[in-house]
Amino acid sequence: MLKAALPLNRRSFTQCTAVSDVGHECEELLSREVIQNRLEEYTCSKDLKLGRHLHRSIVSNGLDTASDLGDYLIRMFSSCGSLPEADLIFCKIAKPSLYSWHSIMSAHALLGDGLTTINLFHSLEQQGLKPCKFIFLSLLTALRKLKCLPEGRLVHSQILSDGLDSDVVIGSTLIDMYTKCGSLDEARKVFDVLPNLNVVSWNAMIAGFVQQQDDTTAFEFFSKMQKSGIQPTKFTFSCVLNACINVDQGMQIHDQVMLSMLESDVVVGTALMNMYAKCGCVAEAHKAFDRLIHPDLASWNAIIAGYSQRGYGSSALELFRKMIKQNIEGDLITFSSVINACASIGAIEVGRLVYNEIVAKRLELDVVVGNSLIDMYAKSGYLQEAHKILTTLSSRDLVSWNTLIAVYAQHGNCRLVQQCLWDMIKEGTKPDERTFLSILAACSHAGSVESGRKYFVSMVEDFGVTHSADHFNCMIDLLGRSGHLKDAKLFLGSVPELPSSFTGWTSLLAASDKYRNMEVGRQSFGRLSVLDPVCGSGYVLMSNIFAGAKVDQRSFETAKASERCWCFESGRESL
DNA sequence: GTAGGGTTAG
Repeated sequence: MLKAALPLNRRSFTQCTAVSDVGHECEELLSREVIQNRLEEYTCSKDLKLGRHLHRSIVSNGLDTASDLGDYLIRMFSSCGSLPEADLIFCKIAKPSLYSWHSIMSAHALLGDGLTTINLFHSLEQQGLKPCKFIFLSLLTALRKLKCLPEGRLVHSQILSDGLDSDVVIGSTLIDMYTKCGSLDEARKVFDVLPNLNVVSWNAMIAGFVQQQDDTTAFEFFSKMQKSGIQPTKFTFSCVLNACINVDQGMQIHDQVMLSMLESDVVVGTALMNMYAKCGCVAEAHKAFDRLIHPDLASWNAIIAGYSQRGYGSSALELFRKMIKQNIEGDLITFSSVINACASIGAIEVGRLVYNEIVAKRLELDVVVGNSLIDMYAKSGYLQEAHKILTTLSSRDLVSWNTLIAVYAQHGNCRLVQQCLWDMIKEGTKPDERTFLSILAACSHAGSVESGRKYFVSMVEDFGVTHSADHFNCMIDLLGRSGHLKDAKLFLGSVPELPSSFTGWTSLLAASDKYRNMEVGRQSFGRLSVLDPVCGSGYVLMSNIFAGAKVDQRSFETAKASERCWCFESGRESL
């Protein structure tokens, strides 16, 4: 924990001070005001080199122990991203003012993990200092980062007892803290009693609803805000664009963005790209990207991901090459999308190059990039390499296991599927509906009827995973393929009437063809004809069954007509 | 004080 430094001897500098005039060739006398102005300048320009130079001069003149210059130095180092140097300054300040405490707490809340901010708050109180509004703001920022809801509530009660709760900045920060900690109800309570709402309070609330995927309420608040006479800002737009559920809604927001002249703002523009890509309008997303004057890494990542996710792997790689040509370095987010694109188009060599780049840059492989690599290797048939990635990952998750299990299932390797299932359970990862879909598919491909039945029961009883229509269809496929046609039909009877039961009846018809079972075949064909009267594959399969039974085309036509009558008569009967 | 970018099936 940081401690305030003991009082040090320091020169008085009430008037003029000899300090090297950084950025200028000669050394001259600089007033305290000029030093402060220079430090502010470097804070804004984030010029660490010039800032350090000026700091050395301040130290050599023994001025770094004064609270006022120290505050400027802390802010400068914090703005330049150097937390250790900001810490050193704070430790050297003889008598830190509340403003000094705020500066260092804020630096830790923004750059650090937030824990030091909390520790600093306790030190401040232990020294008998009364926290002001700004101290609380830094503290709330740290608690938001750490998602410490109970501590956040304690700070809220302290704010209430200090009578600071009606302050709109404190109120907005409390709303933000509560939403980020997942308590939308408490955020709403703060919002409802704030005497003066401003656009930040509304934005914090809207962002909370978007984060909780309550798009309807997010739009309701967006509308209420405008009705109350408050104009949306770039923050508002970047939030609500995330809540758009269709392109019409997205285009309406886009119109408002244009009217507000915010189309070329890098964050709003990226949110627009993301919205269009999500709605399937990749060309529009690309137009939004082209409108950005200075796209940053997040913008590049959004457009690459947009193409990659919509199945345009080649375009995604093309943009990635363009980005490299412009000397923009990718990060793990870029790499995960690029690897995903490689997997979709089978560009395994490009994927390998990207992986080598990650290793060369000594970036620690995170779970998302790891999962993309597992998927790429698995899809390209390099199962051992896929497995190796999984074992080398420092943290694996459900997606890692599901990706590998799915590919083993596709290859019908029940032994490895089962091994993975045990390993994931041993690690404490609970299998989900996708895991069991792969497991049942593996059993189906391997013809392991009894294992399939066992897993079908176990998934609900032992793991609490609910059966979906896909699981039923998988069982029907498994039973049908192995000749258990009656059991397959029983399963079909228990499938809720979902469009996907079409898949089940097709599986059963295919199984009837395989096992030359005219009776079940006719029933399946009848049911399929009700679900889709022009189903081509149904006619082909039924035709095969008749052909196998040496029934000529004429008999088939007759049978087809009789099936239709039968369907109308018994369509609602349970088969 | 508030905002944008990444991974699993068929």
